[in-house]
Amino acid sequence: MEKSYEDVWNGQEDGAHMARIKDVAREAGVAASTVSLVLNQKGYVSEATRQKVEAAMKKLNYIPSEVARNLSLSRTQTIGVILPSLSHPFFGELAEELEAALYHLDYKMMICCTQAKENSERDFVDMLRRRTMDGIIMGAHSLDLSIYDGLDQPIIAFDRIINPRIPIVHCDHRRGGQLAAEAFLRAGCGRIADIIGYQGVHSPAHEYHRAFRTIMEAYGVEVHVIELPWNAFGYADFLQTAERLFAEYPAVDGILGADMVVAACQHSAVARGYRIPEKLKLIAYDGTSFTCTGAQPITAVRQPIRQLARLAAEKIVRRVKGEMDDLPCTCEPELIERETC
Amino acid sequence: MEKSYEDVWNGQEDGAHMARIKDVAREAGVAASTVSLVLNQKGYVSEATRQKVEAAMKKLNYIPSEVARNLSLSRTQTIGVILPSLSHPFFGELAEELEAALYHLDYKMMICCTQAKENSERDFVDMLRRRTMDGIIMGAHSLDLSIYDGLDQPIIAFDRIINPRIPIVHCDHRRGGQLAAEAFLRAGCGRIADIIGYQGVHSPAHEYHRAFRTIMEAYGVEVHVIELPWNAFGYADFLQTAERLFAEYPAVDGILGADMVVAACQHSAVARGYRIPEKLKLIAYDGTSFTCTGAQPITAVRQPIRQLARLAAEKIVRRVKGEMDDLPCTCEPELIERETC
DNA sequence: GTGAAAGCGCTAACAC
DNA sequence: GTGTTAGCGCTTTCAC
Repeated sequence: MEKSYEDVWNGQEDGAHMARIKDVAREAGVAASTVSLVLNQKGYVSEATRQKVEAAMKKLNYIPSEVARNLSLSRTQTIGVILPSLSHPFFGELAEELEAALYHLDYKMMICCTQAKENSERDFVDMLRRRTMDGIIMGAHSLDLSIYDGLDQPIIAFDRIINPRIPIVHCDHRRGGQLAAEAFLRAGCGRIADIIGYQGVHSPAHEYHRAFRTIMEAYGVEVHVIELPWNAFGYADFLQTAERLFAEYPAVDGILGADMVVAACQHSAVARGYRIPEKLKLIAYDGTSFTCTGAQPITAVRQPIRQLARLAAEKIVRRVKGEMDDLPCTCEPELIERETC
Repeated sequence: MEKSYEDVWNGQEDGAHMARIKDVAREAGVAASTVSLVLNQKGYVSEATRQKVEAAMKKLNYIPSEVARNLSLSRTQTIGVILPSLSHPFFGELAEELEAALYHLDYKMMICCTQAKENSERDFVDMLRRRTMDGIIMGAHSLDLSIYDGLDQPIIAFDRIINPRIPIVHCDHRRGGQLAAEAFLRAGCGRIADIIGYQGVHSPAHEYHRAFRTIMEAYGVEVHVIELPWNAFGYADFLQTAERLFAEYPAVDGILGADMVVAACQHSAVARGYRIPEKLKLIAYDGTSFTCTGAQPITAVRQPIRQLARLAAEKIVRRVKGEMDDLPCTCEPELIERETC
């Protein structure tokens, strides 16, 4: 359809200005405020005028401007989401679930990926100050948290510690560490490598390693710790780490770490002739689709991404609306037994 | 920092209203329009007044409202992006690159995932009508394209045929098909399975299969075609397809298809005892990170996602600005030889 | 029930 | 150079 009959009939050519609320009002022979009422289904409007207004709206092909409405209501119905990347499966899944959750709450999602873009996070937080969005869900791995100081707008952190005023939505990582520990213990592992994220990033996620090690050490199991560099998300980085691990610690019989590192270790291990799960057990933490997609699906502690996303969305929206937020901050992880432990 | 010294000093408590442009004007003893000028670095403002204005802005902790500015300029500086999902690696990577490209063009990205959300696409396109965003990049697998009829706002399609008025950014798929064909031919394959997407979705991507088959048939190679159901993106769906493939066509010695299906075939094949690449060759089309992350990295025809994203971003922005768009519509794919062919 | 008018916070002509 | 004025397109009190 090139151009609708009505558009042409009404002179809605490309250049012609779009109908505004006052055009509709004039056409229907009423005041703009009345049109607003029927538009928003508020107040009382007689059936007769409603009909007239609706006819006028249809005739002029009227579509209200969201921007004007937002200015008037001083809000935008959009939530900003700050994540390190989208290509990483964890953040991809998370972003998808956040978008869905926000959509159902009648909010739009604006995305900012911080990785590989200098200053983008600062710019984005500035947009919050400029009231381009109503609130932020922050889940990036920033080292400089000062940009969040003195912010009055609603903000919640996803698995990150930003400052004491900002609530954190996260999975019960202590329980996650416990699940992993119990699984390795059941499997009889005695020499474990624990691959941890960069410790300069403040995240509740570090807890699962702590909980894990506490338990393992209580059972007299040796745990060798390896720290990843900051913002290492590339598979190549992980392969290097894997190589380093096997070189330093060839007697390892169990590995715990995030999905992709563990997958890289699986790859390296097979190449070096380790038999999995007979001689080497693997548990991936996070449990994104990534772990069930290879030749040998990886046993994982799964973070309940959907629930976490819903919780975060619900929480930020409540805060934006000024409603009471008595929602919990955590969700429970789950052990998914597959072929590597 | 709980609250900045200045905030407190200026009474910028939570309840206190934020400074507006006229507050700054009053404080500086000038007109609002002058403040606007220094804000936007436009026109000529004497050094003295500039200083006064800047001091006033700092003192009142003034942050301009983006919404008011947008209403005034009737634009939003945001582009909507419609994709089936974000958890799929192709779309995750694409979204990430789009966001980066738009960021550098000074635009924000609003995301809509259509999969698993009835009507969300219609709602989203409606937002374009409501001028919530300035333009759209559409890359979803919709069957009902009528919602794009009669749209006057800028829109460009990503690897999708929507209607004749909407330009399409896509990879040169014919060339992609040719690259795959040549690789299989060099490897001496004679019985190929070609796994194609659902044909009800109109996409230039179908071209690579056509080009591929044309060449293969010219060389007398048998090609067995398998069609995927609509919106099959889950790995489980792909595993089923793989099983079906080997059951129906056990003599296969080469498989072509999108990344995840081919990965699923790899998995199935290994389980069934096919030796790759000796007895069975695999080529994945798309070449996302997914293909280089398993135990045996998959040879792939890679779509240049970053370039495609930059092109799409640049194109939509030019259209939004009313600039001439003489940019090309296509990018070249590349064969990445790895371990499966 | 409906309309007039003020306001949301900024930009842009056009005077001076 | 700077101020005045009139929008941008909607919502919302408050009379009538």
